[in-house]
Amino acid sequence: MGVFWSRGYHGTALPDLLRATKLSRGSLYAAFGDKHALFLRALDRYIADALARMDVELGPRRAPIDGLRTFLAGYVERTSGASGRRGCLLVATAMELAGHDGDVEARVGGFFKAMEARVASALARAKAAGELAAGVEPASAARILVCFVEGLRVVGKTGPTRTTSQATADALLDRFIK
Amino acid sequence: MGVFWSRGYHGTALPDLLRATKLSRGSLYAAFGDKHALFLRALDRYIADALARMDVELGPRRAPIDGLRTFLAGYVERTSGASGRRGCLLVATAMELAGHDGDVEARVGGFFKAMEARVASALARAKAAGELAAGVEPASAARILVCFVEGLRVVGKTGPTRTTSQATADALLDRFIK
DNA sequence: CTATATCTGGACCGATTGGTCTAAAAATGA
DNA sequence: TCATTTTTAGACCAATCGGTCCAGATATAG
Repeated sequence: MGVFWSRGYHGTALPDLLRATKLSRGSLYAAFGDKHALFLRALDRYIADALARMDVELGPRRAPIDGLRTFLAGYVERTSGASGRRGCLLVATAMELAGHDGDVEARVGGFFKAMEARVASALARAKAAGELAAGVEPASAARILVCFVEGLRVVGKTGPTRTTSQATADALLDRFIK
Repeated sequence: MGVFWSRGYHGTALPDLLRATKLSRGSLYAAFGDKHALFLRALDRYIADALARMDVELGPRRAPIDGLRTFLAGYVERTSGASGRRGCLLVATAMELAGHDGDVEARVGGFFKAMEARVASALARAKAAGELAAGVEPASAARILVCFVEGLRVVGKTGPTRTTSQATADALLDRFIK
């Protein structure tokens, strides 16, 4: 997964995958069948990990605003410095393949929808608790936050500092809460 | 430019470039020297176009809020439907190459800085005119908007409708103005 | 220890990559 | 019209791509 992560699909050659998996050429093809299939597996795992993390951060056991704070803080962390320069498998894949590869497009689109749903539900809980500023609609605020964090991943490729990104994320969230 | 645009750097092969430029192999190498150099030229033009457009949209001759509205509307247009699926040369390049290619990284980083500066200056003018909501800091609001529009380009790869994106952008801007 | 099943490195394949070079065509100028 | 320069198409190159295949090493079983 890590190889695709930092080099992209086209940028990752078979020797890279062999080195990363410590598998022989034959075993790799026996196990996964295909570079494309292997990539899809990696992408699926990446998506599952991300959604699982969001389920913890934004789940019903946590106070919604707190959850959103740590959710954003996680993105800030992952988009700063070296981690930021490493990038994001999902965003890179979206830009590189989503337009030409149906399998990929479905997964990427599904991920954004799932992410938006989780954020929206946290915002809805916050609204129900009266913690949202006047006029904030959970559905559209969720779309805003999704765009924002994915944009963070993009600009994170040319390393802004962690404190700057954190301040930016805080400023955005402050626009939504009381 | 268009070829790199929709296929990325690694995804674009020499024959694609020959077809697109209507040049022979020899002439292309005589004129540009290198695939990498040609790509940098395309990227520079793309950046220059984008900044020129922003200079018009956000320039001092226009009312700042109006300018921001059309600026956002332009991004909404470009990230919806077929144009959205085509993607953005800059974002795709950032994800694909910024981590490994110093020339690219400098250009991409410079673009984000320049864009942020233009948005921030429009916001500052709006603030001076008393059109911003209380507590909105032009500098951090500009960073938010940059992340947002670049995020739009990412999620735009898996086509949300134009009206949805437009509503989302409006909702965000409404958080900043009085 | 032998027989069998599994796995492994790496030779090998045709296709394609980015890049060079040349012979002929086209354009130019006198 | 002829000589010179420029441009062209495409043959050609080594390297690398994703993918197949097999001989030998290794592990397992009896």
